[in-house]
Amino acid sequence: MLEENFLGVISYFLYKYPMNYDFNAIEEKWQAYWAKNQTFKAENNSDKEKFYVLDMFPYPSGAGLHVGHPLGYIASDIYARYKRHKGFNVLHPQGYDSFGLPAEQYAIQTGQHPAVTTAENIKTYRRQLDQLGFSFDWSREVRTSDPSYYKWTQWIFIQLFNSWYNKQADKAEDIETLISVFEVDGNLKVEAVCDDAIEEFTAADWTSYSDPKKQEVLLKYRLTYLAESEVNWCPALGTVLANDEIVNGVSERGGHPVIRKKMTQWSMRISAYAQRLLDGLKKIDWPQPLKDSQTNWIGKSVGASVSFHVLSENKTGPHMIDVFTTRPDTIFGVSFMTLAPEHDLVEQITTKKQQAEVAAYIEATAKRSERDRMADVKTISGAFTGAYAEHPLTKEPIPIWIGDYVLAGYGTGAVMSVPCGDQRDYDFAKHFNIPIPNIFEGVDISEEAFADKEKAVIANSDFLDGLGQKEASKIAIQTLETLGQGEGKINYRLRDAVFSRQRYWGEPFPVYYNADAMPQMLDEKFLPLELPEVDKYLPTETGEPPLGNAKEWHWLQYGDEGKVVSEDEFNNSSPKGRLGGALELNTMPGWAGSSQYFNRYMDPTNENEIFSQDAINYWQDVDLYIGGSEHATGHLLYSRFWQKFMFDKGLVPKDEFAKKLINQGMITGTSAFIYKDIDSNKVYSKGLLSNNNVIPIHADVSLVNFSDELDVEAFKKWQPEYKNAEFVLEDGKYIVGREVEKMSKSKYNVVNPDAICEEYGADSLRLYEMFLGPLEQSKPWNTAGITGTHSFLKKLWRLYHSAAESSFSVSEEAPSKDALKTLHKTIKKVEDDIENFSFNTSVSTFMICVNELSSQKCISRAILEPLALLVSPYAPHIAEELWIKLGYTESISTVDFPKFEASYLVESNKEYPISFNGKMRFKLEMSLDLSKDEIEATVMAHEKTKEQLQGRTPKKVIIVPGKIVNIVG
RNA sequence: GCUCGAGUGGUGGAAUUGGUAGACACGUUGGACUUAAAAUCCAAUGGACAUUAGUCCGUAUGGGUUCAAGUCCCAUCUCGAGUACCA
Repeated sequence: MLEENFLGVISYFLYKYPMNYDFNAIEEKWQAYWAKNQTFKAENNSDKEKFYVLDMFPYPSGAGLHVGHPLGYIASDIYARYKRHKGFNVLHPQGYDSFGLPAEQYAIQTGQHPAVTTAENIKTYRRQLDQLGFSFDWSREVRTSDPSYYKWTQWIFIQLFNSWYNKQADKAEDIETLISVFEVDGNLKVEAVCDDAIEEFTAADWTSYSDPKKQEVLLKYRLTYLAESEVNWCPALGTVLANDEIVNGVSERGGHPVIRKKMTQWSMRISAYAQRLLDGLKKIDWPQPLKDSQTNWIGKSVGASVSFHVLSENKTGPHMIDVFTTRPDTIFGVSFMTLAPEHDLVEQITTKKQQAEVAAYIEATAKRSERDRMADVKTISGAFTGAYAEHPLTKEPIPIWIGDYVLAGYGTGAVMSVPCGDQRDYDFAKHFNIPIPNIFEGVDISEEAFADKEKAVIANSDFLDGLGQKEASKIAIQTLETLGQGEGKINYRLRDAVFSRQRYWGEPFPVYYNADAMPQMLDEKFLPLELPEVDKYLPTETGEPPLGNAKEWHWLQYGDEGKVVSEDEFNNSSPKGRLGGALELNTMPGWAGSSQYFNRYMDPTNENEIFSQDAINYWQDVDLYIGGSEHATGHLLYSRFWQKFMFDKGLVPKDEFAKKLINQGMITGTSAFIYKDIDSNKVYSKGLLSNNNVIPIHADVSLVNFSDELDVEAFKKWQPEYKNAEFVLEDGKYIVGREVEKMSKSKYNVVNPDAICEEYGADSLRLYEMFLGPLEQSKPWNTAGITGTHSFLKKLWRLYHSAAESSFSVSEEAPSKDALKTLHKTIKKVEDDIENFSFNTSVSTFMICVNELSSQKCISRAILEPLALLVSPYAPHIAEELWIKLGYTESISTVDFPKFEASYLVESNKEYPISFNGKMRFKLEMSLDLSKDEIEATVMAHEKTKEQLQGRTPKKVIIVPGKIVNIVG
């Protein structure tokens, strides 16, 4: 009985909806097919030309993907699929940036090992990515938290440690070459990017040095080095905080006080590459705003360094203050000097009388975080040291102040203050009643400083009088050089990058400390050094990083045998021939694992090398990289740095890793609001707000239909506190307010791709995300619109199916002229659009094409076959299904893209718009063969023209053949 | 403050070198089919006046160049992103 009824329903549906577009079944079928056949596996050997399309790999967060995340992946997938149709061997990999803070914080709260949560999250991500039909080569997947991967992150760290930057060769070189120079010449002739404070030594000195001393010296040259650097330290949390983790001087989480503290940290000498990082920007096709922000970040400024003698008892004393200035031309305007409160000399030069005041000031500024100092620009503060410096040219004494407007971390941490030419110096001078000499011709400085370089004419400056800024700077530098008190200098804002984090869930450093407390690299054959197990993921009671909790975290090695042991075991082992010691307790920062992953994809399972030379020489570099702009000065700068280092070492053939980069825009959410009356229990519909005092309250977007109507009952169920509220309706409906906001759980505007795939299919979602607008632009999500691309796919499906015969049906007959025209118009447009990354317009082109072919009743194979190919990069599942129905047995994915034939588009007539004074009034069809004169004659003879002119004689007739006619007069 | 980007119907957006503004969709309204709903199909849809033709206004605002400006130039306003005592 039941069965009979069921069959009845089925046959009714088959009758009513022949060969329905069953997207769920089709998509499932093809996703399984691609996985089983490894359709998108890329080979490292191929006669085809290579093309590398890369997405920024995701951090697998617990929340999974929302509809905003796949935008870039869809675009890159379309491009990758298109390139396969164009005959390229395409590398399109995906992986996970799986070290990171959220998993660690979750571990601190729950005790759950981060590796466990990470694995779970990756599973969710993989399922969500698969259901969208991406053509990733999953055989190349990488995970940064996987020891087989971070083995190579550690390996690169060791390479950096074993390198120094030779300025003469302008590249990184092996540290051994430096040692051999030291053995012959000492460091007198060495031009290296290294620590500023380096003592000079001869070859004889070098050979006399003890081993720890040698290592200490070398550490100042290495590309990754241990150094004291100032950090934001939170004693309560026992960790270093980044600037953006501090709000109003206290930690963002917990509200604990934060102090600035010097700590020994690993740093990366990225400053060595500052100029090359700037130069490289010229040869890569990256978005201009992104290049601008990298340029800005590197912050090159050209000027001079000037040395001032500190006076002691009116004579030049032993101390020198070096400053950097971009305005050496204003040297005669110096009326005081300002040091950062942290400057090394402050303590030594401060006079007895001023000691108390200076100490109090230093203490006060130390309490403020750097962020606070920067935020509070208006308050002027400082203290006089009591000391004076000698002006290098006038030999006049100039007072030395300290002030927190001078940053310890930029330049030399000291400035020569020229109050007439710099507003900050001016404000400081005014505040402390320091004289403001004017050294500019014809400029009033009674109210503010004069900082215009272009217009400056120097005066009151001895031999610089009457000169402009450029000329005066040149001469000032020359003069200072002859005195040995200055030289031309280029300064960069870019600072070396701190590479240590007091975290658990990151790459361990392959480093142990020997008995001399000098850092030693593990031999490469012992890599990877795996993360130890710990009981808890918090810092230790003594304030050490979480790895301090590990029971076994000492390195013990005899000859070729090495292992990680407990401290006790290490101490009880025989010292004879023993290497090892305590292992490094810090871990690497988030960007370590992402700085070379694009190269590792080329040869991801290689256990002997980071990648084979065959692989890198074939794939070379990334042809197209798509990802968010938030990585502009982080990942994208560090990756370029490591790539240049790898290039110097001869490991990669290109010194820029990505030729072209596109930043996809963010998809924002469209939040929904109900309006609750402040005084009563009433909730008003959007149209009824005018006279009521209401507050907007977020409603979950899933409770609102396409017409902004709220399902009131569902809402009451969702928020029971509104069970008894009175919803005041308009026209029987409750209409919500809408506002565009960032997609976020707390705003109840998150849309999940799973539900959309279920209801409309992945192909509909892919098309819709592209259809929303230009890839690089940020745009609001509105689920309502997806019915548009979904019904397009249904129309497309129907083109290949006959309603009458209930089946797939295409005709072998020759296509009509119109159909050919429609097809080739579409081929041209879609091809141009993909090449220009204008994916939104190709979706509308598909719609126009299908609308036209439908009204032409076109069922010709010669049209429908190429059409399936055109659609394939965008909606791959339906394209595969249609392809099989067209009689093929293999995947559509590498079939040649249809070829555009211009001859089908040639027209004989054109419908000319006829304008009068620039305004289009009517249209007139004319042959394209007509000459200008013939066109004019035809138009002027037309009765509508006469009607428009009403007897006037036109002054001028503009005719652009094939385009437009404009009659003036 | 500085740097960069953007302002077009009710909504997302289109307009490739200055040449028919609003393609393609969503939404809305009306209609067909249906017991009903869904789905599908048809028509209308920038504003105002007129509704037969048509006229005027209209791409943030105000100017300018041009036969012709969303597009080029100048000024202003608004929004977004990045960045900031950088000497």
